[in-house]
Amino acid sequence: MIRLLLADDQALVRGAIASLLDLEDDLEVVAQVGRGDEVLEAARSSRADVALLDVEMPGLDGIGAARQLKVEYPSCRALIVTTFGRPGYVRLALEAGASGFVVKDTPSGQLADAVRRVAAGHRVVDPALAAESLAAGPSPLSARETDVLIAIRQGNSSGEVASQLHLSEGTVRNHLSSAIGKTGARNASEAARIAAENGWLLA
Amino acid sequence: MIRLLLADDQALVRGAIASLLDLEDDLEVVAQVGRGDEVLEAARSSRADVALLDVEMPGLDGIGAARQLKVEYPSCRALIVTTFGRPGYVRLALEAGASGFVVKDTPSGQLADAVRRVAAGHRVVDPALAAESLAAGPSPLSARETDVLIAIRQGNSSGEVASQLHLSEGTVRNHLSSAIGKTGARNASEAARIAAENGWLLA
DNA sequence: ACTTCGTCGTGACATTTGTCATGACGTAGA
DNA sequence: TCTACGTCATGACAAATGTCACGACGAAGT
Repeated sequence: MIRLLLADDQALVRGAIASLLDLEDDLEVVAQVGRGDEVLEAARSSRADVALLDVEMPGLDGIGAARQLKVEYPSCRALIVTTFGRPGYVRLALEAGASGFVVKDTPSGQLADAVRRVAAGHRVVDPALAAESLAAGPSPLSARETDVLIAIRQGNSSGEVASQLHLSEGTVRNHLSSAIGKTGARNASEAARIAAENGWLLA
Repeated sequence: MIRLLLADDQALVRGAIASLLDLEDDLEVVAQVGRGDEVLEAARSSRADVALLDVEMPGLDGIGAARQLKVEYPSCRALIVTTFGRPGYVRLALEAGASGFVVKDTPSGQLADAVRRVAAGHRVVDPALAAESLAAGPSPLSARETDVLIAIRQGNSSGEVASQLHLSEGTVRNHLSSAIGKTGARNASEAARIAAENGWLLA
């Protein structure tokens, strides 16, 4: 019997996936949480074998939760199940020690198989997504450029970003200019959008 | 027996919700589609009683699909089931003739009840969401301001927006300035973000 | 008929944003 | 040690953006 932990901030989706997987004879959902920072404790107390983690969650994102599990409770393997197939997410997830990566676009019948393969110690990654992730390469952005783009994405002006990060306005503009060049964007907000779509803006 | 149609672009979520609702004795999922523009035909050929519609879908959004159903096949009632509780969405959905509005945050056990109430001819709207939607009021943006913000949100510069909409650059800047004032934003991209969060930018 | 509103346009102006050159500092690798 | 890179900063300049005043047209309501 494979013991499962579900982590997704949308209760309805979480419950629905639970009922889907509970149909399988060899799978058993033993814990459900709605926040990333509750994953580790729940995995321990429920002795879960596999954790299905959404990326977007309050408290801690699913990739961070996978990293925690890998370090603190490695007997529970992490399978990322997310809406967005951002190329950067796949890379980050695998670097964080996740065993698999599945997008919510995949047919529902395949999820149980993915869980079984992960439980058996294999890696499961959507082939198309893996190729895209490999082709896209790692984030070209420096740490500061990433910070600045995250702040810009909230709708802040460059002056506001400067005071938030305790930088001069000129420095922010320099980082922005560099990020615009690297992303091939035409202005700051487009650069932030492109970076987000590539999964380069994980806090 | 209540006959259900599911429309959601994420196959995994769609299948999971199907397995959740199929557990109920009086509910039966008779059709599933992944695009908004396939809803009407599927509802007709499957003689569905209730359609569960996601808002974000390719082809046609769920609110547009609800409008189609209301006009072309009114015996099938529409229940919007979406990730985002944007205030404007609730208003638009009800104006389009939808019978209910549920966010994916709600506990999975309540979905079946919502479906039954809709099937019985009642309206179902999350009370907190209904209040928020009423308090927020309708969109203050004119049609053109909305067009401009939609184009801006893609990362276009005001010049590019002008040529896309066949307007002069000055006119675009005027519409933008007006939209910035109405949204309380500090620049164009923040205005676009605020408008989107309020559900004012449905194509 | 009059007013209001949205739409579209122009021109002028201040501010913001993007680019570039330049320099300093620290870290990491060759 | 030398080099490369990221970080932070300044100053100058061009381009884009935001604001304002003004006018014209048509649709809708009084």
